Order: sequence, then structure tokens, then C-alpha cells
Amino acid sequence: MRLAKVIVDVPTMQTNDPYTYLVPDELSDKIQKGMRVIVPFGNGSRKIQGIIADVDNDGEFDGKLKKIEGILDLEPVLNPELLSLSKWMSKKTYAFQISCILTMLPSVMRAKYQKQLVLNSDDVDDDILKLFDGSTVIDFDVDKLPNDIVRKIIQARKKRQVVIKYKVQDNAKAKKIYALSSKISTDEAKHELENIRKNSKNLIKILQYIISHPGESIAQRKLAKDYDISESSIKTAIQKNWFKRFLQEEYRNPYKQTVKRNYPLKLNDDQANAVNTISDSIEKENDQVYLLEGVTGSGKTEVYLQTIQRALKMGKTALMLVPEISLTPQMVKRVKGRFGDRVAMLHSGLSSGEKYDEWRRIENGEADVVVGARSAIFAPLDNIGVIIMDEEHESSYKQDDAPRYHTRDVAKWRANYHNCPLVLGSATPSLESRARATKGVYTLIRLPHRINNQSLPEVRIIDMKEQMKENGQEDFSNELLAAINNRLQKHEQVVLMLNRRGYSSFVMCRNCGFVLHCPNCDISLTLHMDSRTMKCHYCGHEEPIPNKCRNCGSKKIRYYGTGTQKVQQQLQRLVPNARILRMDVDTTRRKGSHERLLQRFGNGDADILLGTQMIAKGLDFPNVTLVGVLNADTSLDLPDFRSSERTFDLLTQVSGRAGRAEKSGLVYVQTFNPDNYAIQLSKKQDYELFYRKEMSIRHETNYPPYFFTVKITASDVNESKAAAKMFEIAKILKAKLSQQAIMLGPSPSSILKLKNKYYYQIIIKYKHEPNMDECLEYILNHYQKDAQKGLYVNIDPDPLNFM
DNA sequence: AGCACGCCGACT
DNA sequence: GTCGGCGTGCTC
Repeated sequence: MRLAKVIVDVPTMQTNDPYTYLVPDELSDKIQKGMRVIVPFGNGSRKIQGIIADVDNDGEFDGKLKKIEGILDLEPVLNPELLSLSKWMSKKTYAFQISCILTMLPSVMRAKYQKQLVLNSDDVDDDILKLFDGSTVIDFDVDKLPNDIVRKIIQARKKRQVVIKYKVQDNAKAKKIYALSSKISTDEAKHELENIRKNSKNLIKILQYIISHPGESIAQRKLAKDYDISESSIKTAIQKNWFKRFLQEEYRNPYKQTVKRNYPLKLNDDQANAVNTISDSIEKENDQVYLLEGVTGSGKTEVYLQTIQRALKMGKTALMLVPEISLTPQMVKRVKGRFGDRVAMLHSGLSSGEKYDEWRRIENGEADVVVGARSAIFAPLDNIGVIIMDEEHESSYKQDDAPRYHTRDVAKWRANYHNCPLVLGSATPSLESRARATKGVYTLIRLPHRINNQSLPEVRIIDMKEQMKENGQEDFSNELLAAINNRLQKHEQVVLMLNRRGYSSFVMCRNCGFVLHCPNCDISLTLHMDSRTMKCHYCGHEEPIPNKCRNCGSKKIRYYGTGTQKVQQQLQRLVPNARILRMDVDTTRRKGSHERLLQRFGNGDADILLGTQMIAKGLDFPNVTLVGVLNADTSLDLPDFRSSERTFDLLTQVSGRAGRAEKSGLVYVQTFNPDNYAIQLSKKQDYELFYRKEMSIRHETNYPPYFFTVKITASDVNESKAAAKMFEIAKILKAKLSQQAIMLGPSPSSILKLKNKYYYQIIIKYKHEPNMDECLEYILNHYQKDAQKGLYVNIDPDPLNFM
């Protein structure tokens, strides 16, 4: 028997292992490992999508078998490498294998299921007949119909008056365009040319094209555009049977603007050494991990580009990851400008169709350099020579929901598979990576100097407690304000960062102390002046601004805290002639608005760029000589052991935005904690000292990288159910784990209520727990029945935050 | 996930 | 009696 092992698209623990199906004769020569198929599943006629994990040519199976219904692909969409990666990832992240597979593929390959109702007999209830409205097949969406109608349908189904049909819809569609190929020979065309009216200018051009391009085909649109021929004349030519018209697949082109070509720069000694060391590993096919630690402005990008070039020269491909591609458009342009059409990009700014096309270009071997954000690590590249992860410490490399993978781990797996080096680059490496470099697990390569020996910007810390005493409520210190005015006079640009969007962070009644909260989340609402509403930044809830207190009816309502909107107003008042651009989630929601804002700033259309932390990354504007951090404390106050690390990273990065060209930079950091070590050390941009200090704190408090961590969360609409589940799990953990494991909780998550669900959590810190895997699997298997009741248990290995 | 089966209470 | 609620178990 020809059998196939199929991983079915049913994300549950019980269906996590492959199911065996019979391969029908008519599909026998087509079916291959890694293809998407449609299979029947369960009672009735339910159909679902699946992935072939294995084909067994003469297999046996005891029990009844069903047949594979059809294939969705002509070629496998997952090669053996990615298939086995999905298996490893499933174990590592405690996620279902099918979820891992689906995150590896472009989203259009995730099939949509549509239930349909087929009318079998005219003798049915009038209400049902009305539903069909004359046709015999209609879409059947249970939750859109009233209960009594659904009941009637179920009864009619029992009497076989109607049948439920399942449709598996494949959304992976290539874009098709019209193409033309000549149906007449060159001689025939010459003959036509002699007989045609001399004023048929367009038709003459067409014939000349046919004569000069014998046997070629061309896109209809291209023929019209390149040869300046009207569409109507082309239609005439088709009618005259000169052309055969057919549909041709075309890649959607995501590069709207052409990118300027750029060329390799001369490397300094440190850079050259880095490129040589890594290239040596590429050549020797050695899966070494390199930590490239380079201060801001030390030219890491050029090292990446020239390393990629070496890999290409050796006939290999390269994969380059960046944190959030929309935040680093300049970097992407540089790669594209260096390697041209051989580059494929995969990022959130593309439409799902464009992503699919880029993915197919990679799959077809038409691109050998891939640049992209987190999920690009799954690019179906063959023969990878080097994998590069820029800003490796960035938290966006870890996926927030299942499968909760970290890009770094997947990158290591693939580097090992391809026997190629992995380069982790950062000015402020994660402590985990830096610690591994110390232990010799990774090889540390340093770029300690800025290019051209440019000096680092001077950082001045301003104590806002002092400022408050003399200046009252203002968000701008006198020093910063003076510096801003000074730059405006010199026609230089300013970047200001405030890590909070909106206008005010909360609204409180001064009479009774009542604070307006989101009805769905345990979070205070933020005032937004532009839309004149109170918004929840977590679930999107919006409501009008209250004019009197909802609790006591008093009108003594005050706005507390400061967001980007309020600062913009304040700044405009303080510096009336400045042109200010605001950049936060609210002003960059539309596709491409991010780039447009940056472009305007780069063109000098604005003097001040005011934004949230999204402005801290990768921007390189030579005319920016002043950077101000309005409140450095927002990231410091979070209840998380990594808050110092994050603050240090952010301040170091945003400081790096100042003075990148000939002009020297100045940075002002406003804070209420001027003595905090993260702030003090970011002033000197002394990563190594920060690393040592932070490591000693982590050591004392038993946190990573000295300990491993796991976060387990339970959520339910009913608070006590979530809490009870967590205590149950705590009991299991206590019984199964050793005395050395440290358990924090069960406790309510720091945002207890989110989108109407309550969250409780446990954090486990451990060093060696041979039982851990088994223990978590056990919990996983036992929460399954709760999920149906809406009580979800999540496991997050190596969580990036404890909140 | 989606469906059937089976066991309980409240109604024509 | 039975309709419909929901808890439980299974899907190659």
C-alpha cells in the first residue's frame, strides 16, 4: 500500500502526531513529502488541510484508512530541512507542529475553511428555503445565523434534506497578467506591413516588433508601454490573429521606488578583520557563532554586506535578519542597493500577496540574499553560507504568541544544518549572548572604534527633580530647551524621544481620586487629543473624554502624565517657529507612512522629530546634532528584571543618532533617577562595564543568564478559575521538580485583566532540571480539556519579560 | 477545531 | 415522555 503520513491542521495535543492516509492511484506519481494536501477528517464529510510529513511506498496500517482527497501544491512547500526544523521547534517551544509549520509558510498558504449547505430536496422548512433564496448551495456560517434556524438546519440534515459540505480554500494565488506571443511568421508580418495603411501608426509598430522579436513573448502591458502602442491597437492585432494572448504568472513588485546602487566601502582594520574571520568560517563550512560587538557608528552594516558578498562569491546564499524592517528602511535600501535583484525582502510592510511572491522567488532560487524580520528566518534558502542577525538583543526577535520561538535559536539550528557561521551583531548585546562569548561558546569580535575615529556624542544627564523645583510642571528642562533653540538657529536637526504615546497617560478626579479604566483591561485609559477620545493601548477600546467624574460627579478632572501629543503642543508653544514631526503608532498606522515621515525629516522638511522608541533604531541623518530623551524612566520603572538592560540599550541606541557625520553630537537625558547605573553607564556608552555590573546583579538574584526561566500563564474570563488552575499547576510543579528550582507565584500577571480575560502566572527559575521537559509536557497534555471551556494555559520558555 | 454521543433538567 | 443543555472523547 502507498501510504502518507499527514500532519493535520487541527491544533490540539491529541492530533499532534501524523495521521496515516492512503495515497490514491491518480495522485500516486504526484505526491511528495512537504506538500499541502486536503484530507477527510472525522465523521461526516469534514475536510481539512494537512502537510505530508512522509511517504511510505509499501506500508501497512491496521485500522481503517481514508484517502487523500487532493493536493494543493505541485511542488513541495517545505523542504526536508524545514520539515525537520518544524519538528524540533515544536518540541522546543511546546507548540503544535502544525502551528510551527504554518508560521514558517507565507500566510496565504494557510487554508480557509468554508462550510456550505447543499439543498437536497424542495420539501424543507420554509425558513431554510428562504435561506437558499433560489440557489442550491450557500455558505453556512453557524455563528451568523440565529439559534432556531441552526436547529432547523440540523433537523433537516438528519432527514437528509440538506447536506453539509466542507470547502478548503487555498489563498495562495499567483498574480496573472496577459502576455502575447506572435502567431505569424516574420515573412507574414512583412507581407502585412506592405499592405497596411500608412497612417496605421500603431499597427505598423506592432508588426515591426513582431519582425524584430521572432518567437518571443511579451507582457501586453510592457508592449504598450515600451513601444508606445495604444491598448486598442493591440486588441486589433489580437483580433487580426497576429498574437496569441495567454495568462502568465508574474511576481508582484514590492519595490515601489528604485534604490540607488551603492558600492563596497573601504574597511578599517577592525572591520576587515571581522570580515576575514567570518569568511574563513564560511569557506571552512564551520557553524561557529560570532558575536560582533560594535559601538554605534562602528560600521557593522558594511561588515555584514561584505561578508555576504564573500558568501555569494563562494556560490552560497545569505540570510540577513533585522529587528523590524519597517523601522530600518535605510538598512534594507543599502542591501538592496548593493546586491540588486538578487535580494528578496520579507517583512510586515508587504501585502500577503507580495510576501508570497518573494517567498516563491527564494524557493525558485531566483534570490540568493534574503533580508527580513523575524519570520524571514524560515526563508526556503538552499546552500546558506552565512546567517546574520543585526541588533541581536532586540525583543522583536522573540515571537509573542505560540509558537514562542526566538529567532536566535532557529538561526543557530539552521546554521548548524547548513554548516555555516551565524553572526550576531549589536552595540549592546543581550547578556545571554555576551556571557556565552565570555565562556567561549561564541567567538567575540569587537569593533571598538567609530568610523573615521569620530568621537562618541557627549551625553548630559539632567536631574528632573531639581528641574521641577525651579521650573514647575514643564516637561522640558531649561538646558534642553536652550540647546533646541541653538540648533534651530544653526539649521541643524533635533530628535526627541518620549516613550509614551497619546496626550496624557491617565485622567484622575481630584475630588475623589477616581481614575478612568478600560472596561476590558486592567489598564488606565490614555487621553488622545486628536481624536478627542480616551483610548486603551492594549485592546483598542475608545470612549469620549469625560467632563465630570463618573464616580462622584465632580468636575475637578485633571490630566496626569505626558504623551507625545501633549509634548508636541507644549513644544510648539515653547518654540513657536519650529517645524515638528511626530512619529508614534498613531501617526504611522497606515502602510508606508513610516517611510514617508522619515523621508520628510531626511529632506529637511522638519526641524524636530518627536517620537516614541521607534525612532531609536537605525536612523542615520547626518544633520541631527542634538538628541533629547524626555523621560528616561519609563522603561526603568517596569516590574521586570530586564528593565535596566532595556533602558541601557535604548539610551545607547538613541544617543547613537546624534552626530554621525562631521558635526559632533550632543545628547540630553532627562530623568528622575540620575544616579541609576543603567543611565550613568549609558552616558559613557560603556557596554562592557554595564555588562559586568548587570551580570553581578543577575548572579545575586538568580536570573538569566545564570538561570533558565519558564513562564506559565493561565487565562480565563473568570478570575478565580484562572487562579485556581495556576495553583493546581503549581502543585504539579512542586511535586515533579527538584528543590533547586525556584518558583515565583502563582500570582496575578502585572496586567491582570486584558481584553476581558484574567491572567495568572508562575515563573520558574532553574539551573539543571532533567524533569522539566517531561513536566511541561504533562501540563500541556492535561490542560487540553480546559481549553474547550475557554481556560487557556500557555508555556513560554525563556520569556523575554515577566509581565 | 468540530462533531457525536450520552447524561441531566424543564417544557409542549 | 422529548427537546436541548453541556461534559467527554475521538478524529488516520
